[in-house]
Amino acid sequence: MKTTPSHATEDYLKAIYTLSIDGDSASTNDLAERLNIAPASVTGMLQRLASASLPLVDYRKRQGATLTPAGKKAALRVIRRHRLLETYLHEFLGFAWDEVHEEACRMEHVISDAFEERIDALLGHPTYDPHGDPIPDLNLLMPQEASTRLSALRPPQKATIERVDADDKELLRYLEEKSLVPGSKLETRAYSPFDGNLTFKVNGQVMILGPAVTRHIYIQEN
Amino acid sequence: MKTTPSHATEDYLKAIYTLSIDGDSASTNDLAERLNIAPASVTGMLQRLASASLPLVDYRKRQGATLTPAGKKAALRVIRRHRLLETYLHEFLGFAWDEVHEEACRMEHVISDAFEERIDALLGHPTYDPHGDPIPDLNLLMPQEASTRLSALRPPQKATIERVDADDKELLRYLEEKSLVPGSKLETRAYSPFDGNLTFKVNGQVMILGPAVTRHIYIQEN
DNA sequence: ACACTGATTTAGTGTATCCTAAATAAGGTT
DNA sequence: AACCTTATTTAGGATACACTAAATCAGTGT
Ligand SMILES: [Mn+2]
Ligand SMILES: [Mn+2]
Ligand SMILES: [Mn+2]
Ligand SMILES: [Mn+2]
Repeated sequence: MKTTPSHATEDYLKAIYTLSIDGDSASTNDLAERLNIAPASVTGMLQRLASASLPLVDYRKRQGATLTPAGKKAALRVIRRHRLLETYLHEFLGFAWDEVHEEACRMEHVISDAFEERIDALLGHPTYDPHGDPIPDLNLLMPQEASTRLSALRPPQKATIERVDADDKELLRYLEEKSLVPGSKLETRAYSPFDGNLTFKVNGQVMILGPAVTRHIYIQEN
Repeated sequence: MKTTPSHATEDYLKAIYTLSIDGDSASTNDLAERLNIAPASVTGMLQRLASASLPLVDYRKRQGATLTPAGKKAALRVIRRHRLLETYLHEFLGFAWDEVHEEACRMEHVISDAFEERIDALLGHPTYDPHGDPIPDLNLLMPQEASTRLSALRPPQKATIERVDADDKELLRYLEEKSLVPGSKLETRAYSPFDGNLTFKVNGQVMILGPAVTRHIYIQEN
């Protein structure tokens, strides 16, 4: 009886997953914004998803949505495909790291298990995508995500960039140009209060950046 | 205002293209069978396609459908993507030639121009897909297709296999195992009337095969 | 208790595709 | 000319998603 979730459903699942990762449920409005869909439409979709024979979503009126175990599994499957695809597009097809998301977001709904396995093998079973987001393994076990933002770092702490969380392509290109990519090591030099500007050295370069930028960079202290 | 054709539309266009390649129009029933959709649904879809603001399909009641110039262009774009994908899946991802069709038929609707260009370049701008079907070039110019069937060959003619036309995966595997693939050279030895069995040598092997098989193999005499 | 605000849901629609059952048209047959 | 048979269209529905406008709810401050 198990029908494959539709493209739309899979995108909802991914969104609910990331928005409810902190424990509480994903709100209608947040989902609407994330998915670029009117809030009213989201309500309708959540109701439909929650009342399916084998519900993927747990929805309580005005409380938002969370994933059922089956929904979480389905979400992780899509996220795995998405991140593997991003990595593949980047490593094997020469897509820039600001270009991979859209392509992956379309392809993730149509590739077969065989395709997924092939690129996974070709890539050597990667653990992170180009943005540093962890890739769930075959058993859908999701590695821990870095959760400390560069904006929270204070001199004289040192850290390694683990992941970058940005949809904005301009921002992604900007960060890449400044070597603010996963793996780069940095040393903080100064912090200015009120504007939150952080002075730090990366790759031999010293730069001063505000929280509008540093907020999107997640690091591992070292 | 040009909206991208939907997945369904693209599949209709492909089907109409191949069914009307001989000059006359694609009938409702043939389309229904090809697309695995009820005839009544096909009628509805054709009516919709034909009455769009910029119609891709020319439809006359009870006469079947043909493509408008815009429709033909759109069809060729999809066919190009399909065949490039098949070739890519086969050459770079190790898919067998009986596995590539389904995957390509899903992916063809979602890949970007950039993706198409990348795999085209990586493959060295191939002219034929794994089944020997010609790949339209960037200007959507479709090379001539081989149109003589092996079943029409008579001893002592010699020929080279150009393309194989089969949906059946079993048949495809069978043909591959017998080296009946594009590029193979063969020499006819005998023909038996009534059952149409053809005796010929391929790859050092002599075999006798009936028209149920040889009908699907297209050759170039030499 | 009561009004204000922002979040969310309801109501009412629209589009794209598909389906089944019931006409109907076209062509050849008797 | 009336009759089959087969191809095709019409009628009537269903499902999945999305939208706008109009409620309604919840939390806050008064
Ligand atoms: Mn997606
Ligand atoms: Mn990513
Ligand atoms: Mn297709
Ligand atoms: Mn092919």
